[in-house]
Amino acid sequence: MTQIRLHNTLTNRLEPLDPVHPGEVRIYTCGPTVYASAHIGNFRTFMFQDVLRRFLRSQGLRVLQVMNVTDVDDRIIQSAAAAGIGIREYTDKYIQAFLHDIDALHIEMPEELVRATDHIEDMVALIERLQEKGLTYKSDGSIYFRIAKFPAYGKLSKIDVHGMKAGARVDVDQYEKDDARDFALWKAPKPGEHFWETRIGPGRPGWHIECSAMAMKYLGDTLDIHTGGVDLAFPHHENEIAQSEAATGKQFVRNWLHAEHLIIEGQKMSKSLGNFYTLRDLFARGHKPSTIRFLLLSVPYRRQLNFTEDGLTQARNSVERLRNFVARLKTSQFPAGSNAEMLKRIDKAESDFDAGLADDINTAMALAAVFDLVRDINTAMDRGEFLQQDAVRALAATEKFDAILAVLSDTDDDKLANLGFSPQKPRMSAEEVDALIEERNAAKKRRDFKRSDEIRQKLADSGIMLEDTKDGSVRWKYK
RNA sequence: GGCGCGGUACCCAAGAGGUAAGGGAGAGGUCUGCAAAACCUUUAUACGUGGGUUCGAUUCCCACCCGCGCCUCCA
Repeated sequence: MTQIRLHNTLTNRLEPLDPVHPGEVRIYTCGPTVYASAHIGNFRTFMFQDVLRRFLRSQGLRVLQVMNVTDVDDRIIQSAAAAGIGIREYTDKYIQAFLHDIDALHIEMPEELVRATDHIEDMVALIERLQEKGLTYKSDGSIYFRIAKFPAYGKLSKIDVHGMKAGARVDVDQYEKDDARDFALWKAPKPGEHFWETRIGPGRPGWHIECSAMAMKYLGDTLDIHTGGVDLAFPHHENEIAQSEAATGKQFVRNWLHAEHLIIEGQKMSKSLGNFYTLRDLFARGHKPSTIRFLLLSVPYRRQLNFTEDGLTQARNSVERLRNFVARLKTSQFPAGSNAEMLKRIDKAESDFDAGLADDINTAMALAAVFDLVRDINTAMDRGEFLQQDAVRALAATEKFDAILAVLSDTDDDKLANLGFSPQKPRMSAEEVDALIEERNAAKKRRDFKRSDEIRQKLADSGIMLEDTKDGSVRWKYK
């Protein structure tokens, strides 16, 4: 098996993956806050962890991944109140929307998708542990973590904690804290606010505690990998470390992986610029799920991704090339036999693909291995040097690639239909298409090219592209 | 100011101490009745700038410039 190396934010180095439980990788992923539809930037991060888990599994490792859904925070409480409904009801619909979105992008479901509000008891228990150790204090009914008691604070983000202590930019009016760096574990309820009655008093959890509580509940005290966007490294992940390690005395996470952000047409994504796209916005503009998936995964996760209209076009064309290749493999007739050179060539592509991903999930490198193979096989096919057994082997390789890329088989229309988007062009049945192709073949035979071109145009108007092949058969596809 | 990421051809982007993967786009060509697909050729003599180390750097070191992120419950 290829040695997998991943960049650890904690050490700023590439480190070999070394699971606590051999053969199984336990991952915690910071999931969505469900107060609105997720935007394309969120999906950049989720796409990364999807490629990561798919790759690990392709390497024969078991994956146990937990993703949280933050279904309680200030924005949710406010929005739900404004809508006049409970937070549970309010967040339900956004969770559903999120599930549809990740399905559209072929992002696999984690083994556990957990809601914060289902784990209040776990959080309370964790806060109690911290209280017993004397690491907390109460102020106005809220409970804070005392950072001064955790000397390692700042080890993840390398943040200058002394600089922060001045606290000039910290909102000191809202809560009474002993130290500006301290953070809330439990927040006292404000009048009219949703709250839980618990052993540690009435209130609701702070932002960070849910991740520590749920991660350790499902994955144990020490997890192999924790993923999230770069913005979460501080303060969120830093605080998770403080809470968790202070409670257990053990290392919380071995390897922290942070995905870089996505920018839109060279600009930071922001509501004021109006470039805050949801998946539905993009689908409504005619972009396909596979196009978006390819674009998101084609740029290695630690590199800022510039999400542009031009990039979408390029991604669509790249996917098209790959799909044309697979279609040719599947539908062409090859001479019997196998070509030892070709088989070796395919082996090499597979190992290059794995080597790329094993190198900190370098998707650009992995894709290069795929495209290299595509060109070489196309060339061999053109020359008639590509044989039946080579095709069988090549098809197996494409399946292997697609177990991670998940863009090769065309499920775009189905996925769009699931979200209520109907195809732009009326669909012609396969029978109708075949009948027209037959008619066109007859016209071609009698060299009635006017008629044959008419038929081709008619099909094109229905979004169907024809490809005449050397052996006389006609391949078609939806454009 | 602190911490971090990045600046490679028209666009996206990999890479490593020995002189530049891959994709998209453009141009020319092969094949084809025409298309489409595919293939071939072609598009980086300063890989942000200036120094240094070295036989040799774009790849290592230093400084600087530019873009971006975080340092405010934003993936």
